[in-house]
Amino acid sequence: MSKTETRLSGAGKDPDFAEIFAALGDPTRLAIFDRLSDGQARSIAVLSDDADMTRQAVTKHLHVLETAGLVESHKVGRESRYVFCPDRLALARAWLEHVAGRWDFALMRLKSFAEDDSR
Amino acid sequence: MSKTETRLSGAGKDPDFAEIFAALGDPTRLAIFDRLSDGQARSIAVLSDDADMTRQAVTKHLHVLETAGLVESHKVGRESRYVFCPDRLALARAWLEHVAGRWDFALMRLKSFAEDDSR
DNA sequence: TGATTGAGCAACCAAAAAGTTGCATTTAAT
DNA sequence: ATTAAATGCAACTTTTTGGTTGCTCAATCA
Repeated sequence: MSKTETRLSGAGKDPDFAEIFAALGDPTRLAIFDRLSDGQARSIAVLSDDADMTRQAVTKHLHVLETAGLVESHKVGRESRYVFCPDRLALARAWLEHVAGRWDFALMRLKSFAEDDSR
Repeated sequence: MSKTETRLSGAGKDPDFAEIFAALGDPTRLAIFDRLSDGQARSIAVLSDDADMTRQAVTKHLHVLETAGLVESHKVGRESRYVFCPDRLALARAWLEHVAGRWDFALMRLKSFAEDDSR
């Protein structure tokens, strides 16, 4: 396989789509993920500012996002910064595209069948 | 607004993306949804055949998918058939594209800044 | 008619998730 | 040296979730 590991087999576990969607399936996490999508790294304290819950709760959400591979963290000084991570997101997108594509194909076949029928 | 209600405001609640992703965030539901993406309507009994759980459990999963707007059900005879529903899926896709697009934009800006810097 | 099949409903159960509090630890600022 | 800020960790509580069993009801089929 090429050096740029398109398939995530190199990441250890096979792409667990359900885990990715589950990580996005919470309003708080979705908001955090959306906020991080501008590429800026942010500390837990900053990310906890506008959330109406404890810093520890936000920390847990960040852990969920991180184990799902949607964000990454690195410590700088005394604070740990979280950054957007696009790889798994691309996987999720690909899966949705695949499903939507299958639906479109089915619809197309149905349509051509109907035309066939009316001929 | 046009007759073909592109925005889901007509569906009552505003598009709850977290709910959509949460519905997809379970392997069983993901498998069911994937299976239904061929456009074929299937009864609960049929969908329960290859699942290693009770029919009632599958029913619950179908309810979750339905309240998220990912599938629709209609009764025919004594059985209720579930069909794929592409609208919310399109919403989810759009959201992911939006986030990915923002990331790409940020990356691009960062790159041009770096080029600027080395000049 | 009588048996069977597909499904709905309610109660119940165990495990996971979401969130909290309290305390310890490390890093930075004064 | 002290203090304050940012976080990590563990225990605990409350909801939610995923799943089960038992019973009932409606629609077929023999």
